Amino acid sequence: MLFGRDATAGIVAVEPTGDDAVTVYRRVGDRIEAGTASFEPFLWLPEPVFLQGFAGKVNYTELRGAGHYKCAARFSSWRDFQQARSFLSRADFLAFNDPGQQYLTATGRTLFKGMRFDQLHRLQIELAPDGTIQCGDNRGWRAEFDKPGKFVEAIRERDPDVIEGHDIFRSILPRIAGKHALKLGRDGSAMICRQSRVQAAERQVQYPKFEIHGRHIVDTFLLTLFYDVATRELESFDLATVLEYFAVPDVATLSERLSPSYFVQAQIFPYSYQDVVVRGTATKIDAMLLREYLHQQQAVPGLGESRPFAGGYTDCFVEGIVKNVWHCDVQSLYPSLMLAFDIKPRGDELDLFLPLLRDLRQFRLEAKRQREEALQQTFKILINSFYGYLGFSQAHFADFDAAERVTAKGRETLTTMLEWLKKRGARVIEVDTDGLYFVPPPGNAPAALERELQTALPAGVDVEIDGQFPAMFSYKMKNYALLDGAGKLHVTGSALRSRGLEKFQRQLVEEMLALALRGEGRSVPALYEEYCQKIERGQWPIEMLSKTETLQDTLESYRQKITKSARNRNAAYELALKSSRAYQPGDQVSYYVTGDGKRVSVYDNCKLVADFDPARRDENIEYYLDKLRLLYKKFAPLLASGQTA
DNA sequence: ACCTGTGGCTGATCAC
DNA sequence: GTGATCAGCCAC
Repeated sequence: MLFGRDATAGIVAVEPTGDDAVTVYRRVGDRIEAGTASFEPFLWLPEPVFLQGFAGKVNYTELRGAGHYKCAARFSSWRDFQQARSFLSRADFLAFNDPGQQYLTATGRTLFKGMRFDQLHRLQIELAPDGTIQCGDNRGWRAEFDKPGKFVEAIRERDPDVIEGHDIFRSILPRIAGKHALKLGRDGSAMICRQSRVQAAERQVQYPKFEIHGRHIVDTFLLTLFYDVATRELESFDLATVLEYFAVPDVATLSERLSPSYFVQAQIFPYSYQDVVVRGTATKIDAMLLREYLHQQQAVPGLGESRPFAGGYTDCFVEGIVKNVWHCDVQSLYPSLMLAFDIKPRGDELDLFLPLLRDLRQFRLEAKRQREEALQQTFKILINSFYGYLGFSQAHFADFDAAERVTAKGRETLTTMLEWLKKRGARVIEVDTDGLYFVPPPGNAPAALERELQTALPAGVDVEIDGQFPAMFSYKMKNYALLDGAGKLHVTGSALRSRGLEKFQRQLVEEMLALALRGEGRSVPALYEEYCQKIERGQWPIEMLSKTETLQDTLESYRQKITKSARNRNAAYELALKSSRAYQPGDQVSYYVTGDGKRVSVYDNCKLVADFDPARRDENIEYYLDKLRLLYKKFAPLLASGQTA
């Protein structure tokens, strides 16, 4: 079920051809074989009667069970399918827009079966500052072009499965293509383009989605964005910064680092490789479940009413510096609770959800044992997405009551742990969702404490004491710093290490924390003095003072909201509006504050970092000094040695 | 046409 | 000066 229901190997692309067929491209060694297969587009309906009066030919399959969509309707051409959709108009039905996804869903086929990642033919494009197109592929070929014409010829000649580049959608392809229709398709067709959007946590990025018949386009900028959701370590997403961060020489190796998990996902889900990258995990799980329900001819539930529900338990009991801190957590809390307490979606009549989750855990252990990193990582992502899926309003098997039961059990588990540790004489510092930090009671060995705490918890909910720290600075919920046994400092939380803070603030916080946790808190005032002087004397590079913000809204929507007083003015948007560049959601704006006096309104006293002139510095020294003062006032009292509030 | 969830902290702005 | 609100970022 996980990998579909058809073992056909080596499919690298599926594309609609004509009105009633698809071309299936298969890789056989170095060659590509193109075969035509007939294709019947389909959609789901509550009852066949919904299409009564529709002129085209329809084949109905009745689906078993109580689910809302009790009927699959198949059509003999894409045109009929489209007409059926117009016929149905606002009526209640469920359909995939993409013919490729329909074909993969209906046949149970997926891409790349039996292939290794290195067997994909991947070609990278970079654009030199002078506009030269630099290409290379994983077969050892390299070339440069100064015009699109020769470039197109070369791509067709090389015939790659995948075209990769950093910011290839927003930057490279628009610049190469200009107004030309580049005929890059495996069938000689032109590349097409439409506006699209991706979401990476709170960040939305608009991009022109290019599509090439028979090939996939993969953007390492987007891969980096998705990677950063978990780590949040990247300073910016431009190629130079990203290559340095991953310590790789070029886009090809960057892609080798970030792509393999998506390659595995393309073997699992009924999506093209290109789409598997940009779709969210819950959407992909939904597509997988729908595929299996169709295969077993089982009716599918409709979308339910969404509602808010309570999440994890978070608390903070101690502020300040604490010595000798242990961390204890429940491994895979939510998946464990779903399995231990049989929490599953109500509509899942085939009972796929929990057995699949159970298998995935087993598969992951096996993949780990075999050191199959991409596989292991993919299973981990999937396992962790099952809970989120329950609360996803667009999921057909969503169940908010079930999601609520999971989090309620989670809160209960953490409360049990908290009470147990307190009773045992531990001093609990902070709790967040699946784990807690505490000062152990005297004379306890971690292994023994872990074993005893385990006895207070239900079977299948496994605790682990997975960290011991000489010192911790606890600030507020989700905000703390740890000094580990090797002397390394770990800073967590937006109040302490947000990229929304100017670099001088982040750096001072980090340096103060390092001093305080290493028992050198008395040097903190001198450090502060040093920072004051550097600002007063204009000695920082402007990058230390500037702020970088990501535009979430379009400029148009920002302008409208301002007109309607629906939001406040903001420096980054004001600068973007003034600039000649066409800023889009997802773009970053770096700026610094100018003017006189500490209480200037930032949105009309700001300049782009790009417009800063080091020979005529104009940063607002009073403003930055005041920020520094407030930061010091906020943290210094909490960092005084011996402070354990 | 696109979309995994909730909880929490902070800075900037604005009304009072 | 204070509190409310919004947006942005982060933890899990």
